[in-house]
Amino acid sequence: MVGLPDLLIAPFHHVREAELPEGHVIHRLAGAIEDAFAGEEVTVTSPQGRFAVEAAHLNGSRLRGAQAWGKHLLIDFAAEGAHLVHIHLGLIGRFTVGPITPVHGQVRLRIEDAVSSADLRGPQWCRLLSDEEWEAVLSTVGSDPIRPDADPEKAWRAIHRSTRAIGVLLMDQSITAGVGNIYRAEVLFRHRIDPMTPGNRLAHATWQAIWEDLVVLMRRGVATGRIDTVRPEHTPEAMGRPPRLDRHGGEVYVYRRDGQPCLVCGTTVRRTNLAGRHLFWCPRCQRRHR
DNA sequence: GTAAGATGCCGAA
DNA sequence: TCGGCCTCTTACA
Repeated sequence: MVGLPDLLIAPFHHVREAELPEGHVIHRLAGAIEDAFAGEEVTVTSPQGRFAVEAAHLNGSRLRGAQAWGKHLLIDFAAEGAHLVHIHLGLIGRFTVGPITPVHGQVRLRIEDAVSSADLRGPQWCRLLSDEEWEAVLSTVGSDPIRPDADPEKAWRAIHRSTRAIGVLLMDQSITAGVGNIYRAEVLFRHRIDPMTPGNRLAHATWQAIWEDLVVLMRRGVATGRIDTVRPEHTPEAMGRPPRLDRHGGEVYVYRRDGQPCLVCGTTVRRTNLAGRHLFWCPRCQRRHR
């Protein structure tokens, strides 16, 4: 493992920016929830009403902690019976943590104390689970490059025996957890891998390099709250080009850059649909099959 | 394997 | 005002 910065202790107290729900966002949220509420008795409500019974069960109990596994967020309350709130933001869910604000919009879940409030809107899932139910969910979650306890060899075994494309396998949350459409496209570009390469054609050393890169990139995302994947020589400053201005923010090689010239070779970046998602890649740079 | 649907928000019209 | 989306599930070929 090369030069892993110690980023998991970054300050998170306020997480308010519109963030992209890939794994790094969920880890940031877990950190923000812990910074704001861990160890405290909190008020739990469901202003929108769709989590009202569960919120009432938790209201006034102590928030023990929050953790992320891939794109899953788990908040642990010291309450009787089912006491784990399992949240998945899906595509459009938003969770904001910061100083107390008035409730606005469809707030499914609000956690608050005297100074902070956390509001969850539009989640794919927000449900109350027992320990056993959570264990069942966790058993389906793959290796998360952000977690220190992740096992990249477990992911490798699934990749190595699969004929599916590596561009699909990286997005399979039961194999690599937390990798989304941006990290998928970018890590394959950085290693010059053809996204259509079957998993069983990939060399073990290539997988190890991809994994170590995901660890670095995704932990950087946890620290900064954005996805930046370009190497120093390809930054806007180094290349004298304008910075990316869309709401995705970070500097990337291929994600949503279809029709524009590749930052490395100038070839037009392409887009296609792979397993129902847009895949972006440079057909010249990405020819490796091992 | 492909398509539609869920939900909040942004930015293109 | 409306389409697309950084995700995932369900239904069907």
